[in-house]
Amino acid sequence: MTLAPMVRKLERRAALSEEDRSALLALPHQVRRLAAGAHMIRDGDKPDFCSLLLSGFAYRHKITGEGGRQVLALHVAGDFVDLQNSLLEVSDHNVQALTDAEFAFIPRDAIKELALARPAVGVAMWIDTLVDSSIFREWVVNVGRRDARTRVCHILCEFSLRLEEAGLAENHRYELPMTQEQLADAVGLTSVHVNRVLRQLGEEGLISRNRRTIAIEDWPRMRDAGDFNDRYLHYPARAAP
Amino acid sequence: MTLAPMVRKLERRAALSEEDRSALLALPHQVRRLAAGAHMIRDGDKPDFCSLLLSGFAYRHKITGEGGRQVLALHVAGDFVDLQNSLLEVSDHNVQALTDAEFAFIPRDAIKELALARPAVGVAMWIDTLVDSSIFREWVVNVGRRDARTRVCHILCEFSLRLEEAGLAENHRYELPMTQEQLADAVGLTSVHVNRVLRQLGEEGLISRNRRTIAIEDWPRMRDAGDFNDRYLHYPARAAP
DNA sequence: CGTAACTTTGATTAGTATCAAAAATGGTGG
DNA sequence: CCACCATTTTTGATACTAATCAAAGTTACG
Repeated sequence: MTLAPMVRKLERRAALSEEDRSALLALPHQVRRLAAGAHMIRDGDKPDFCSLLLSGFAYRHKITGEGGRQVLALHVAGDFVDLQNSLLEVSDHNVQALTDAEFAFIPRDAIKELALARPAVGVAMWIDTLVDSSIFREWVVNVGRRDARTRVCHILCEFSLRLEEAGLAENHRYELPMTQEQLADAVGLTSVHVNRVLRQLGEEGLISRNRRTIAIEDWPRMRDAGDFNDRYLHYPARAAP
Repeated sequence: MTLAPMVRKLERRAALSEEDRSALLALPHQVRRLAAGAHMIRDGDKPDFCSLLLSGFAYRHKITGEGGRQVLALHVAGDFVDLQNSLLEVSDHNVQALTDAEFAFIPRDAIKELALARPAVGVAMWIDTLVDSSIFREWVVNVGRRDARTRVCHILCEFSLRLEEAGLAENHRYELPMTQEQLADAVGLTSVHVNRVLRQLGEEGLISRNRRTIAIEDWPRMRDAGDFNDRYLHYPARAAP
């Protein structure tokens, strides 16, 4: 269990020298396992570390004054889960383990110093933040301006591509370790309504489900139904065949 | 009309040396005026510059396949409006002038080179991106999990603080150069419903309106009504009195 | 096995959208 | 400076999507 997948991920979008790579790999860190449901950071905390997901799933969320929960992001192995904690004093949301998971805890000063000492690394992490931002923007659109069915399709499409990217999906089939209630909190609906939408998508042959695995049976129709365009994920252009 | 306000803004949250400051001020750029409503960048463009708002207002938005519009951010003088264009190839949303406005267009390579040459400047811009991200997260919560009235109160509270920060508001009174339709597109409602909410907030004595100026008449009640906590804006701690 | 968590279904309600039109406002050119 | 036109704001009536409430199945797990 090393930091290597994270380095590989940064490199997909940014140029790093051999020294940059080693410096990243040499980042001091402590590995800790968290059980599903464990909190890593709470809104308002002042963490002195930032964390990287090594295995399993994690999610970020906020709780409103009324007690409603809004899921903000889903993270998979290799993702920096709260890079912002390295540069912003106090956390503005919660991070929780979705499944049993392993995290690398990196001292915030180490990140900051590395960014200053090796600007290319700083830029790479900045790019990571920019892509994160782009995804948040798309989520604003998703919950703000799409109807229930479109929202659910959209998020399932996003998960399909992101999990495939992480080697956790193939042919638009993946295991999604979220309850329907958590999914509902990610798309701003109730779990009851999400359940109905999922059933209907199944009846229409767009998806099939078994336990927690989702298979998108008809990608083109699903993409259309979800008003999905992967531009916002900012994947580097694939080599032409 | 210079880049100075931007430098001042970056410095509020990040440490810059005298050389960093001068390097930022020396950034090559071209000033251009855009009339209200003019597009600066369109979703899918591959801009070779990134831009900084020098005067006036601008906003970012996306259009869904159904034709709905979701406003993603409001920007005021001193804001980098699309810093992500300096590091991400293709734009994932639109940027439009809300009022007549002046922008500084900075070549994307100049930004990238500066970040690499002066890591402290890179980190400062990265922090700017992180705060941006935090605001997007709050907007996800706002449109995803708050009812109409709370949403509108929340965004009016946010604007109050941000405009005050920019010297454009005082005592929670400010001019907001948005139509109710644009406001509706920022909170994921229809303009009709926003209008009704605004009227009711007026009747309850929470706000008063005159033309496009908004005055929050009762900040504590408004803050509660909007479930508003300014933590997500990540303002540096104010000096204790 | 037994129990808690999760999923599914049904019935009803609430909140917001939609449709339509009138009133107010802001610019513009004569 | 006024008359006119386009835009924006406001109000009313109705429709519909998704929420809520309730309860029965189902699955996972200790």
